[in-house]
Formats: sequence, structure tokens, C-alpha cells
Amino acid sequence: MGENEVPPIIVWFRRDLRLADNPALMAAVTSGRPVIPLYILDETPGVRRIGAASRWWLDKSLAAIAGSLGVLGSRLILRRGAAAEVLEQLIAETGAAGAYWNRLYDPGVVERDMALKTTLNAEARSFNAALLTEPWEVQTGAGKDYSVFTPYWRAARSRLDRVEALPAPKRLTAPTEWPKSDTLADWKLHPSKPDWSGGFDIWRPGETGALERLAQFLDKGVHGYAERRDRPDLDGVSRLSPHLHFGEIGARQIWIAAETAVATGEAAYVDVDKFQAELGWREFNHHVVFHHPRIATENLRASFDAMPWRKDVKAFRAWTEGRTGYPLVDAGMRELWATGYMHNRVRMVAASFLVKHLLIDWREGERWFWDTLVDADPANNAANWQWVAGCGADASPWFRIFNPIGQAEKFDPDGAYVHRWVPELGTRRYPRPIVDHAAARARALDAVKTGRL
DNA sequence: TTTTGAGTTGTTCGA
DNA sequence: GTCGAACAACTCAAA
Repeated sequence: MGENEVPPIIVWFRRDLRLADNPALMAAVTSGRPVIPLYILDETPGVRRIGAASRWWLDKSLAAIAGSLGVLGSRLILRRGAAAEVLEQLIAETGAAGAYWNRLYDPGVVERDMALKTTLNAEARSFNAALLTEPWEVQTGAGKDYSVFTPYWRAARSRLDRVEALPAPKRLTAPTEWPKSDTLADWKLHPSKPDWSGGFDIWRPGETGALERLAQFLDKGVHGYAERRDRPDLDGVSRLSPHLHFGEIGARQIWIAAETAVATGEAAYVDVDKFQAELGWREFNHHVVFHHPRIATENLRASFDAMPWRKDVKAFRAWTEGRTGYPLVDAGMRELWATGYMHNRVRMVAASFLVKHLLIDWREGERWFWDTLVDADPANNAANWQWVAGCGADASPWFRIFNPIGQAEKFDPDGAYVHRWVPELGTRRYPRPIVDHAAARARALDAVKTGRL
């Protein structure tokens, strides 16, 4: 680097793969310095590796953000390795004055980033891009973290009178010389031998796809969302979760768009509160995971440590492959396998079935979802599995056991969803139930009762 | 400190 | 078919 050159700022992209409402990027741009956008395929010990479906998504999302940066006269530098080493190396190579990033809140990542703040040989700055309210900003009257949703959301909501989002930068100054980069193809994020991603073509990863999805959802109207969101046979949910997970769109942008649509009366909104509360659950889950980092591996309620989980490889396999003989469960598991997604209502039923009907440890289900969901998220996935299992942050009566037949009748009344994913239903090829519902229910109630003593 | 009210998403039984 | 109660008592958050 020549003596007269201005030292650049590295913008370390992580799960914030967007240009709009990206405070780290905006801070780098407004510093007036050249900007080096970076993505690291992180191999830091203690940081959980992403699953196969997430790798598929990441591949497309990185291509999208690289393309958008290209339009602004910039690039995305790709490197792999332990994040700290990669950053130090790149700072040394480029003489960067700073490294900016947007904060994450999950186990391993928080420690990694905190350490970087003191060890990096450059100005390290972090920002909030992901959440409406960061985990430490909301506290109970006693100054503690919340573990019940309703009071948490009441407190968090009251802070959200004026939510603002940043625009996308118009232009990025390039460094005089670009550092070396891997190619996306080098990383082999897209599956091969076999390429199982045929059913994933329903998705459009990337910032543009995310904004389109939001517009589409708001356009149809959240009207009736409170009811329609429970119907897997209808197009009643936003399907923004993977976009949100990868930060292709931010919670603030969604919040503002929902508020604006209500204010301008573009659609008949009766259920916007319900939709916003779903963002609230995401906020709450991040709050919980920040204060309880071992949530993916340890019961939040220690009383569940005594639960007599069954080891049942055959049953677990039947569950993963959608061969339990319970149509709604099987449809959900097949939708997941085919598309990397499962409707929320069906997730609850399928997860409840694994934990309560099969008495298989929720952690096994959590790991399966981690690998197969395109929206697999350290906070949401772990917190929701614990919630279903009954050991989660929010007190839920232990006797709440979903009836997979009753749920199907209620939420898929014409069987459209079930028939779509289980076409052989009603023929001899469809398996008989691997457990009897009434017997399994009785067994689960007994196990929880005795296991808790 | 003690008390009090309340808590995402359910199921089954019997009247 | 509909409706209310029982399930079994716990924990949290705020007053």
C-alpha cells in the first residue's frame, strides 16, 4: 500500500446480507474511507457449523449480495478459516484502519466477537442490525432477564414507538487494490452427488427476494392473519424466516412496513398486532438465548433432566423420512425434506410427536431441523424445541400433547396439505401408525410425571 | 417480603 | 355438535 493511500475499513458481513438498514456498512461508507466487504466461512472452534439446507441458502445469498455490491462499484471478498485469524490476516494485508460488523447473539459467536474487540489490530466497531431491541435492553423491574413472553413483549413493545431504518448506500469507495478472494464455487455450498435441492426453487434468496416476499405478504393483507397463519393448506404466512435469519431483510424494515401499510390503509389489517407479535417471538428467543447460551443442549428447566428419553433409531428414522403413519406429521417432514421449510403449525405437531409420542429427546429433533431447515436459527430453533418439549422458557402445561389427527382435521380440513405431500395416502403403500395415539399419550403423561419427580 | 394475577399455539370427557 | 371443566399445580413478574 502506498503512503498516500487512505486506510480502508473492512465490513465483515455475517447474517446481515443486505445493503439497506445495515449500520455497519453505513458507518464504513460515511467514514469516507474505502470499504472492503468481507464474508468469512467461519471455522472458529465453539461456533456451530451451519446445516446443509442453510449452506444451500448461503450460497445463493452470497451471490446476491456480491452482485449488489458489484453494482455499487465494490466486491465481496470471500475467505475461510477461524474468523480471528482471517481478520488479522486481512488487516495486515490491507492496512485497514477498522473492522465493522453487526452484532449476533448466539453461543460461541458472542465470545468470539467480544474477544475480537480487544485483540484486533484495528478499530473494531459493532452495531445492531438484527433486532428491534437488543437482549440487554429489556429488563424486568428487578433488573433481570425475562423468561415469560407476554411481560417481555409488553416491555419491549413499549420501546418501539419510533422505529427507524437506514437507507442503502448509493456508492462504495473501492480500495486501490483488492485483496485476494476465494470463489463461491470453491466453497461447494451447493449440494452435489446427489443434488437434493430440486424442491428449493420456491425460494429466492437475497435482499431483492426478501423485499419482494414482504411486499407480496403485505399486499395480500395481513387481514385474517390470526386465523390463516394456522392453516398449512393456505398461503397465510409470510415465509420471511430464512430471509430474516440471513439478514437479507431486517426486523426494523418489516416493522416499519407493517406500520406504514396500516397507516396508509393499503390493506385491511385487523391482525397486524399478531404479525408483529411473531417478530416479538423472534426478539424474545434472542433475548432468551443471549441470557441462556446453553439452550441448544441443556434443558432450561432442570427438572426435565430426569426425563426418561427413549433411544429408538428406527422410530427416529421413520419420523425424519415422513413414515410415521400420521399424515400431518409425515406431510410436514416431507415438506421439510423437499423444500427446507415446514409450516409453523405443522412444526409444532411434528415436533410434539417426536418428543411426546415417540419420547425421543428434543435435542435429536433440534439437530435434524438444524440440518434441514433453510431458516435454522440458533435462537429460534432451540427455543422452540424446548417450548414444545415443555422444558422451555415459557411455562406450558406439561399435559399439552397435540393429537396429530385432531390437528389435521382442524387446520387442514380438506386434507389439501396432507395429500400434496403424502400422495399415497389412502392406498396400501401408506404405513400404519408406528404408535397408537391414545397409548402414546398415556405413556408420555406418565413419563413426564414420574420423570419430573 | 409477600401476595396476587396470569400464562401462544391442547385434549378429552361428560353433560 | 357444542360447551365447560379437568388435566395438576408451577413459575414468573409486578404491585
